[in-house]
Amino acid sequence: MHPAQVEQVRRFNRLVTQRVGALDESYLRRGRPLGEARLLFETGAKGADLRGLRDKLGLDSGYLSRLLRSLQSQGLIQVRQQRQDGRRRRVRLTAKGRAELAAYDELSDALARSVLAPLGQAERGRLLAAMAEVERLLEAGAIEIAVAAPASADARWCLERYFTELAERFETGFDPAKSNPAADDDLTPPAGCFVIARLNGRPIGCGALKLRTKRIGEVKRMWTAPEARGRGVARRVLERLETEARRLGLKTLRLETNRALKEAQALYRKQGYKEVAPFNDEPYAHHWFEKRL
Amino acid sequence: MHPAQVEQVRRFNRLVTQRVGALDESYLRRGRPLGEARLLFETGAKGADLRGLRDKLGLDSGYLSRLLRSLQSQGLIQVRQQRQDGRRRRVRLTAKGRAELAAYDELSDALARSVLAPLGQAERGRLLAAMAEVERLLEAGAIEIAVAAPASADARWCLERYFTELAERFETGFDPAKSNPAADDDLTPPAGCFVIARLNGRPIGCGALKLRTKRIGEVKRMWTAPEARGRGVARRVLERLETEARRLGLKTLRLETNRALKEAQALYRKQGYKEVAPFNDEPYAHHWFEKRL
DNA sequence: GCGATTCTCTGACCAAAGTCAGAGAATCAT
DNA sequence: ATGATTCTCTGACTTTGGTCAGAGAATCGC
Repeated sequence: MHPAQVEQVRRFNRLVTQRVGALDESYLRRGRPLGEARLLFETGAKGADLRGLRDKLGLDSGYLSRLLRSLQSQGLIQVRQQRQDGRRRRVRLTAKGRAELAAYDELSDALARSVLAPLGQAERGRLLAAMAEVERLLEAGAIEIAVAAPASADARWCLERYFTELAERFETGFDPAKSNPAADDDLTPPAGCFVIARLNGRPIGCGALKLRTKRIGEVKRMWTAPEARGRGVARRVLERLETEARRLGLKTLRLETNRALKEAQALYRKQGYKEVAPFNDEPYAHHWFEKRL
Repeated sequence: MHPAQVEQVRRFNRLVTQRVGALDESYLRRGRPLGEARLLFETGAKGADLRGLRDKLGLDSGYLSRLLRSLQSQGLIQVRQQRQDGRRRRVRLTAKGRAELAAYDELSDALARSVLAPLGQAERGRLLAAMAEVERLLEAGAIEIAVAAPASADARWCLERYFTELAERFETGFDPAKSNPAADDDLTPPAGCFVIARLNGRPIGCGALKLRTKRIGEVKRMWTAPEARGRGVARRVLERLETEARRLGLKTLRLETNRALKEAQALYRKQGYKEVAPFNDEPYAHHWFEKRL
């Protein structure tokens, strides 16, 4: 990683903690200790149960208890036993509490507006676009790639969306029955494997590996959810499949793809796959690729 | 301001305080109270005097004194009287203190690298570009526009760079002596005014207003430092000049510009200036504009 | 030289944030 | 039914961060 790149990230961190963080701490508390303000905010209009609040804010139970007592004595919240489980308790905002929350919301809005205020229309658009981009790419850090059973609910969900998308994008439509099959068993160790990418626990992409011989494997079912594209999900899934392939002792990976899937082809080429002559009769394929591991 | 824009800024603030801010607070302190860590960091390899530290970190003198005592007892710093002024004191890092500072530096680097690690080359480039853009545009909030004397050091500095740039960009070069003059007196109230844009106290742009008659003014000397472009500096300078013009009772503003200055022309048009027939014989001008206030 | 000012230090406070060890009530597992 | 577990509360305690009022030394303005 280039030092100048690291320096840019550090500069960004510095600026942003100064400009955003500092304001957050001083402006956004309305004369209340930060702990209470955060608690009020996290409780929200819908209320919450204590257990959830403790986990989310990482508070000691004793500390939370005292914070709640304080907010209660200010008339902002009510704490009540839950019906189903008498040990648990729920917090709910009173009318006064909701008014207070609305005030926080308004402050937060004002803060956001103050960022946009000195800018002209064009610059605002650029700032917002850049913020969205930073957001998307920072989120990539929270993406996890994991091996999963192809019969699991998450895998099914991915495959369903994958097939739906193929049907929409292929000129000829797509019928899984006519395509070369890849049964669950073929995608389960030791015959192969299935990999899922998750963002905050929700599946956003997948990929699979199927052994053809002891030395040759096939990559299949590569898919990224449209809302998660542009974050390198597919690349990371593919890299993970290659790692698994090496672990299984494979020497060569093959894959085929449809001409409608331009991004996929670009990815394969960038990752070192070379186009080769057709090695199977997959009816939906137009391009065949191969990579020596 | 559109609610969706405000929401985007708020989402960004939330994400960034979580991902950057939280790490900053927990990772980056090496088991030391935040106050001590900040102090160590601010002291830096070169050392600093107490007065400066208090101003920069906004600390109470008693509090600072105690923090220093603590760092001193850990063997990280030395505090010594200054020669010139016996009241003042300087802090310097010991060898151990410098090692500690280097460790902080390394941590900070590691943090930055962890942001880039999950990304591929192309995405890294996009993230860094977006970060730089956010940085530039957030900085716009710190830009201040102020009226100043055209003879002041800051004004002279701007004008010098302005003339140098004109000489480079005009096909014919530029000689101030051949251009229509605007003496200091003409740009000083009540005959006109001179406006400077500053970022963190350093001049980054300027503009001037010169009265032609009681109702007609001329905008002159519009310039933005190259390193500060794309943040709406010129627009804000121009808006300020228009405000001053209205205060002086002017009804019409005029300006002329050279064909090499494309961005300037785009700005004038966007701010409501209409191209008109030449109203003077400025030898370097190709376009003449006018706006009714 | 002298009073005003500047700079740092000390001691006495304070609030916020957080930790720890029980205790009491409710629920779960068997 | 009962012992283990879960959830919350209470009281005692600590650390961090910070304020305030003075005191003492050095320097400045004249």
